[in-house]
Amino acid sequence: MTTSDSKPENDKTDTSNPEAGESLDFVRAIIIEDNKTGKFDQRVHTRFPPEPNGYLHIGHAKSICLNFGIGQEFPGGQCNLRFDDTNPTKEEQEYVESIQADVKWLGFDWEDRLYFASDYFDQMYDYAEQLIMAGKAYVCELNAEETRQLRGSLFAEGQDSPHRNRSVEENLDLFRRMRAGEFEDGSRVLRAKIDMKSPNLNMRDPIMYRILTARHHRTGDKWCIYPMYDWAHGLEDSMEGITHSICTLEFENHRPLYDWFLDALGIYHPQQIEFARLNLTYTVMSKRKLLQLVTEKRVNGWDDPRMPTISGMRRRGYSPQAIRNFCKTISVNKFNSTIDIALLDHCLRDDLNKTSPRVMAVLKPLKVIIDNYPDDKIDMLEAINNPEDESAGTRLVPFTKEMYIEQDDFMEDPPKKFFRLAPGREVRLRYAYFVTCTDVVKDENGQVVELHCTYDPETRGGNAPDGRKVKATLHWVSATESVPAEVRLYDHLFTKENPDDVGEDEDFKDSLNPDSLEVLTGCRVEPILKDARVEDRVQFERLGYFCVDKDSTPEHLVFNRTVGLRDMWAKIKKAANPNPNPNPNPNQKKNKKK
RNA sequence: UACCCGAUGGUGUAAUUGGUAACACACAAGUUUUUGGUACUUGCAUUCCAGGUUCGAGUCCUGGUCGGGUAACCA
Repeated sequence: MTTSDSKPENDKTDTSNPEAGESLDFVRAIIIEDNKTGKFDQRVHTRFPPEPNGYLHIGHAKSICLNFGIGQEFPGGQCNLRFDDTNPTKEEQEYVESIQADVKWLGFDWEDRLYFASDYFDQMYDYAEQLIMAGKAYVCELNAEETRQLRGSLFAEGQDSPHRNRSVEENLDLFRRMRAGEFEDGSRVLRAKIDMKSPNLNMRDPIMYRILTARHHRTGDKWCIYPMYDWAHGLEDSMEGITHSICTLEFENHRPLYDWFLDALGIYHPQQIEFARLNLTYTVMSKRKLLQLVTEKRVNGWDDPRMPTISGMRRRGYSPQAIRNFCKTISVNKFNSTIDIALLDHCLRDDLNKTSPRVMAVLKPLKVIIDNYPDDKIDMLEAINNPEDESAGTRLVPFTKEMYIEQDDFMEDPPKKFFRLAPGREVRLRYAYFVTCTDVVKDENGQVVELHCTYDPETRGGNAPDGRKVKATLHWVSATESVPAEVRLYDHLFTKENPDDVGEDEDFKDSLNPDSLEVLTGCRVEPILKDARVEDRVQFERLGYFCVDKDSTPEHLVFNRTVGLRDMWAKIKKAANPNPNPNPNPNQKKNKKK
């Protein structure tokens, strides 16, 4: 079994030298240009700055791979992990821990550079006083509503606050008293004095500090004023000596403000660069919406295998390598795009195919009795663990008189293109024998409940000495030697390609897929799986990639289907019979009361 | 009625200083096969539009069109 990746894997095998050719994304191109001109003295220092208010998702992985990737690719490059914890009302320690675990699991290392915005609160406060003394910030007593009014709109200029022209002394006094806790929440803010008529709303005297009587997860009750993002973020970057501050596109309009604060203070000035966030088909990617799915129990927690969270994907069976490869493939750009989830599946299969040991499991068992096989004989047959990796070796699989095969692998009245078992037909049981179906046993409802077969002892291992061929090879499991298991099958969480595309009275949750989870009990797996550990990944031959769920115990094995194998037969079936039973979703939508 | 950003196949990413539009996914067809897996082969776009500069434009210029972002005391 593959080792679970609970430890950080710092393989730098997939890193290339960005200065040595290949095609570059625009961010790396900028960095190389800056190194040429010596803008940052050849330093390359990035940071990944999550707010600890939720779990990381695949969109964050894109940012993590970008920032940490740059940190390890460039000579002397570094990347910090920094928690942007400036809003105590939303942030929690649980998230701080999960985020660190996820970044590590993805295979990245911040070494000793773990930082918190809250560690800089004192310095930020001093900078704020500096700005006040320079006449570039003032205390404003307008309430939130009034502030909004005077800010104007996209089409209308803003108007100056009546408190805009206080003296430096008065501002300093008021600001110090804000810090001292003399004022009520929301009664005053510190604002930068820029330009209420700027076409960029962010420049209309943005708020730097608000009064918030809230206990911070790290600073406790030390502060009752907290810095706003725009004020804080550039300072954090500056204090850490960041060279390239990479963020998402929606901060493009904030860059003039980022620059303004740093210039007004006259301190070290990193370069902000914006890139497009990731969108995936059949997926929602906002922390707010994911949180909603969790709190409303639409899924079973942040690490539900259907969630696009890193922890959900880990539990589902994704490998860090697959996610890194995916991020490399999608690259980074400045325009919005939606990636086909099939590309993620492909990157997943591509990695899992090379790394996952094969093993046989029967999800929907159909009993097969080999009539001419000795009653109590257990034949141990050699099976290849991974045809893609010779070093994975072989194992022995028990073969007995009573077997199980997959229900889907037998048809009493097969169509032309069905190659698998049927009455009178001979097929191969993988690594075992050729068997021929001689009899079909049905229950009172006409359901096939049992098959009788004969085997050819000459075909042990799976080859006929006379050279005869069979059209199909089936996976199987001994009825008596296999072990029971539960298997959870997953499908897209949403039925709509873009769940965010909703009409007036709709909600993104309307397109939640009612069949996104299917639990199969009574599955049977090879006995070797008794020793499997949580997060171990395997391929169930002919079915897909599976991993051991955290709910699994030696007495009750539980597997998650990470992703199915590509399935030609499913396509052929679909082509022959496009709509066997009408899609339940449209009907269900009609019946939906709203 | 503003400001900022963007536009290359169905999808996503490429294309040295302007010089044959490349790769991957998806889809389709085929070869190999003890996984209807993997691997391999083949097919699939004149680069949003209109002008212009040039021997030559996806790349440069002008004007449109379309898409995204921005009016939390969130980040």
